Amino acid sequence: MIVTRFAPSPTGALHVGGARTALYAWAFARHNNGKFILRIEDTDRERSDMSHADGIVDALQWMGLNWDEGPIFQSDRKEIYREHAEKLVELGAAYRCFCSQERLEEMRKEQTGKGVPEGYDRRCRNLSIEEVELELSKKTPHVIRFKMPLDGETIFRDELRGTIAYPNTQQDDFILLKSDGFPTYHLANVIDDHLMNVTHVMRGEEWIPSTPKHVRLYESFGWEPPAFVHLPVILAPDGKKLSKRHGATSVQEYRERGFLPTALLNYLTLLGWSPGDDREIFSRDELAELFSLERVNKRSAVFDETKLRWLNGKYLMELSWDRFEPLIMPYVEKFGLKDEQLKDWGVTLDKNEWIKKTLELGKERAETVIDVIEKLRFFYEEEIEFDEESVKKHFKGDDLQGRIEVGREAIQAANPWSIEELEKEIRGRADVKGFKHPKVFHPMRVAVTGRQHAPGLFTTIFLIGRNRALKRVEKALGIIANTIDR
RNA sequence: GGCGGUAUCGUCUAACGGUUAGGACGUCAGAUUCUCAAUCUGGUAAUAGGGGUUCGAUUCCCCUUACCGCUACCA
Repeated sequence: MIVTRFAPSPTGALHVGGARTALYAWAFARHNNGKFILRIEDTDRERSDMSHADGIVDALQWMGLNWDEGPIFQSDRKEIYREHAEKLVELGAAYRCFCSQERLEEMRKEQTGKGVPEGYDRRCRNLSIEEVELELSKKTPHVIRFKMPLDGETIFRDELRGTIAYPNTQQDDFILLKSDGFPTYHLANVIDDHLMNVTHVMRGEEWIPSTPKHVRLYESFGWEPPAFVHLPVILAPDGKKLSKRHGATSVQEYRERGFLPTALLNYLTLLGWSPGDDREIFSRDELAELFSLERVNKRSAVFDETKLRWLNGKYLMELSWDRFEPLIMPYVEKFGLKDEQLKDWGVTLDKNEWIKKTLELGKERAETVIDVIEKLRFFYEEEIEFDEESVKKHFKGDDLQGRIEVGREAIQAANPWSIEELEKEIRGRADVKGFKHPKVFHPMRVAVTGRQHAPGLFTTIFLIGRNRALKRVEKALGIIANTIDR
């Protein structure tokens, strides 16, 4: 059975790069009817934070990446790692190192000064039994280091890149067990992947250089190493590693900014994998069905928010009201609308119905959930502000006041208050006065919404409500009169 | 510096030795339309450079260049 895992360390929010790694590991497991494990690698006591672990779990759930086992916390398994490290010492594959942090620092300083390659100088590698006993009896803090072969090379196969070889001289005697008794990534990762029967280690390509360490560890334990799949990283538009200064980097942030999990997941899917044909839109299940390692790219991809926005807009448009409502209502509630208020505005619809109608107009036009509200503020606010550019563009030309008055009269006359009546009245009155329709529509739109871009004029006026629409038109006429006086 | 990885339009990618190098986002025109959005049509734009191998290289090999990663008692 295929077994994959996602093994984040809880030192921050779930990064989109991590999310993609998780997505591919998930998809690979699902495609093969395998198992997907979530393991939290919290062996760094300094930097690990439970709230981050919660956030990561949350973000994965939000994206719908369900796991079959976990979350497993490595901090709960401390004893397992210690035992294994001790076993390697007994086997002669590892040794205790009593070098202090200070000595290591000094050593490193000397190495950089001389320009020689950095790395542990293996001083404790050949300590006699007596020397070890002595330090142990003095309770000198110590770590357990792995004995890397002093020559030769370590070769492994990466499923994406083929054979990769590293000279062993390149690897130093890395630490397995820290002096606080916690394992390093290398130790814990190898032990867990073996104990959990992980068949495919899928992780970021930054792990390529330490894979020889892991291969040697498997060998020392007498274990069969898993298949390694090193996924390329995700870059910012400037080609650098995606970081805070490039804007949003975490799944949580995209969620807060109004992106849909379906869209983010779809976008991340495309960032490094393709189905082979021209399809670009995938649901989670379709991805699980189609995903294969052969079609994963080796090249690091740039995260392009423009395309994500496009995808999000597409998903948003197709989102049913039932699913959209809970996402958008928190924003709507901030306006604290009251039934009487709507009545005062001249809105003839029931509040819930009215909200739904307005939001659906926005949903078709927006790219993110937050955009929806931004595009519709004039429906929810008592007063509007007139956008300068829009005013400049449309509050001009011959008989501007006359054209707007046509609109005002139509609003007053429409009976019953309906979209159809409004259209009939406005068009009819414009014809009588000999105004070309757009010459009336455009300034009217600015007058009632404050903007040059909005949903269809008649629908918009209808939803704004007769009273509020009239008030806005009066205000616009006032502004125009004022401008002309000057 | 050492070691390793990667290299097709601005971006994401397709083409598993033979294509007018395809698609998508973006962008630019145009159609439609009361604006926006949506939709449709058309245009724009790429094989990093140099050597091989081959009848033939985007594709295979080598070198150069560029970019990225690793070089912690971090993962």
